[in-house]
Amino acid sequence: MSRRPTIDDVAREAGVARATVSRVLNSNPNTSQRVRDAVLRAVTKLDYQVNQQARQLASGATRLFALVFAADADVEPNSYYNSALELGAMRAATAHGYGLVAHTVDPSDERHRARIAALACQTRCDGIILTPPFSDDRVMIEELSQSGIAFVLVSAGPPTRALGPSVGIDDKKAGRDLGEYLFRQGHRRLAYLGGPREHKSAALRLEGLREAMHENSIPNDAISVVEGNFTFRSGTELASKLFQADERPAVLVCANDDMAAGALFAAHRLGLNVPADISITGFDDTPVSQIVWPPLTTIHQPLRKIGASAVELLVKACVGEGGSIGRGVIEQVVPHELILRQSA
Amino acid sequence: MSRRPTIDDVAREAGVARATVSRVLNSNPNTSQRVRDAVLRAVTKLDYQVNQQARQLASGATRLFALVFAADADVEPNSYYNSALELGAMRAATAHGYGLVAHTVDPSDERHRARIAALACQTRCDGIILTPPFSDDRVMIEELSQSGIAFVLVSAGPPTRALGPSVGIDDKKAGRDLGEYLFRQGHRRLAYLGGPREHKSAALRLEGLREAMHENSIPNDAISVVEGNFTFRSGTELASKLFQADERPAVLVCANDDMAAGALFAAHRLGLNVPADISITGFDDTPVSQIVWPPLTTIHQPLRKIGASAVELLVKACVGEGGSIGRGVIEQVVPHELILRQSA
DNA sequence: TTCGATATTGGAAGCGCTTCCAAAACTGCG
DNA sequence: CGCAGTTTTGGAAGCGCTTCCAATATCGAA
Repeated sequence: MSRRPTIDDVAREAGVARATVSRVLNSNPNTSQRVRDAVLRAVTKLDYQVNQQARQLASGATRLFALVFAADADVEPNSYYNSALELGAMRAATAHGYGLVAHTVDPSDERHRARIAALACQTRCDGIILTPPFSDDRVMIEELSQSGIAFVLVSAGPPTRALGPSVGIDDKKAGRDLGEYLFRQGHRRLAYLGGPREHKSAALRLEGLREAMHENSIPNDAISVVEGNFTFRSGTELASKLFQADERPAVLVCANDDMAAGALFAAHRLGLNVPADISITGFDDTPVSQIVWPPLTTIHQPLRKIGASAVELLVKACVGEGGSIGRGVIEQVVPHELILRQSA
Repeated sequence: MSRRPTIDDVAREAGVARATVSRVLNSNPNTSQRVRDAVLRAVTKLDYQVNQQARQLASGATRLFALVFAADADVEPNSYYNSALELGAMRAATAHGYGLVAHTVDPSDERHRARIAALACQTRCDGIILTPPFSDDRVMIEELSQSGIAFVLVSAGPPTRALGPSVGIDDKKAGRDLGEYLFRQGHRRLAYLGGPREHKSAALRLEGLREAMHENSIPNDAISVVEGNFTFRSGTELASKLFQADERPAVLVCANDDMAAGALFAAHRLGLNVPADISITGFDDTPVSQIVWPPLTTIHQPLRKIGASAVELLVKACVGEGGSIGRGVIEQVVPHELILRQSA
């Protein structure tokens, strides 16, 4: 219960000035090897840990990043998608000596833009990671950009990708990969259960799917498109309708695993056999895709890695603030993978 | 991009001293209504927000809580169980003006106790929320207790509940409720897929189950017990074995939903019909239980509420530090609920 | 009206750190 | 050996807040 050692204790122990200790701890190049060793020895001996609060106060930097998720009201707990992203980001942040705070914002709330802008100031973070659909909100991103705060976009569409550093898979290519596989199986009629309109990456997947159709000389009207909201529930409801329509598609391609799980549920309820009567595919390869029966054929997104990359881009942006890197538009594309399981 | 207003700006605007503004902001009783109004007006006018870093540095309190989860290596992303707990805790923390940082610690790591102890110091939080299996670790909790840091236990067993404030359901009663329902259905032979040995609450559920057996005059050996680790995978593997044993049980009671989902998966793979050939029950009522087919009969735990309560107990412990409340052993029991679905 | 007790207020000293600036210690070269 | 140029170091001023202590205002009772 004794008081924690402060920088002054270390300075005394090492026989140098407080400023010198600070320099060593912040790896300032202007320090001699001799002093560096002495300080480090003192740090070890006293088991000294810098007080982040004090450091932040003095330096003005918070060493904190905010991760912004969409949460439509509080109906759903964090989906696995968010959890995985957060986990990856959290680890990377810790590794770089940053903290990460997750915030959920309701995109249907009128003031969601103000909310996010406030994050930048109120919580005083050094950077923001924006996930869909916020990463597709051109207006908001331009505002953020103006305000000078560092940010990174996750899974953003092309329009906003041009506005700042971003990480994500090649959604169009993923859609095409999936389509090609399905058409090779001989499927011809399909339905796409997509995301809300503002969600660009889901739309890109559809574009890819269409490209694959085109390449396989499948007519444009062989696909019907429905707009979901990424929840299990919307999957169940919309799929039910599709399955009971006059002409049932051979495959239902869903824009995420949760909706695919919902569709699967609907199929079971209607007594349809998957994949004999209908094939269903998911997207993301979250644990959900292996929990359901039959397990989902899906596209793997390296979500943990995406989260980690986002943090790393942010770190780079913060460090390179004075330099030339800060403003550059880095577009990092991580690889996806088609995962074949039993549902298609 | 202009500098944020500081407490001195507010003081100047309100025509009072800095200390007075501080008092008003911290609702110190020794302030006159007149001054209070003036300060509040100035705050609104300037859109002032206290700088938490500075406040923390000056007051010594971090206004931060740590939430400790178990994560066996990094095989699994956060389960829904953790997410729900975190969400509830996060909201409550925000509401009380606290921040919440989640930490994952690997319980199989030799040094996990040291890790958690370090959290208290390094991240300088005002309190720690311990989830299973850490909330059942008597030694560690006693150490924490010694060190004087505030903590709250989530879903702890009786031995450690006596050591400090805790929140959770009545696990034994939940087990009994479940058992009574199953026996009323006429089931007689069952298996229990529990948690690792150190996980007390899973053991309590089994105790409850046994009580129900006793009350229904079912012999003690009508139940076989297997030790899982709460993952989908362990559910699949252990259930496979059970299902292929000579005498298949009529019901498989699982200590959480993920394992039940795994068991369901195993049943499907073996061509068993659920619940005709075998009934399966879960525990927790996480979204998983509705995603699988058939949806799981399970016990609902109000996880968000538990998370929120944990934070509230911690707030109380921090505030009442000087008073008499701090050291009291509060044992908060929240209600559970038997959820009937198709799997049993 | 006056005085002591009490409720408010202001002043100032830090909390533990970073960073600017100037002082000190080197360096090499004429 | 001396000097300008370059590192390396120490001193000190804050960062924005809380909180102790002393000063002032307010009040009721003598």
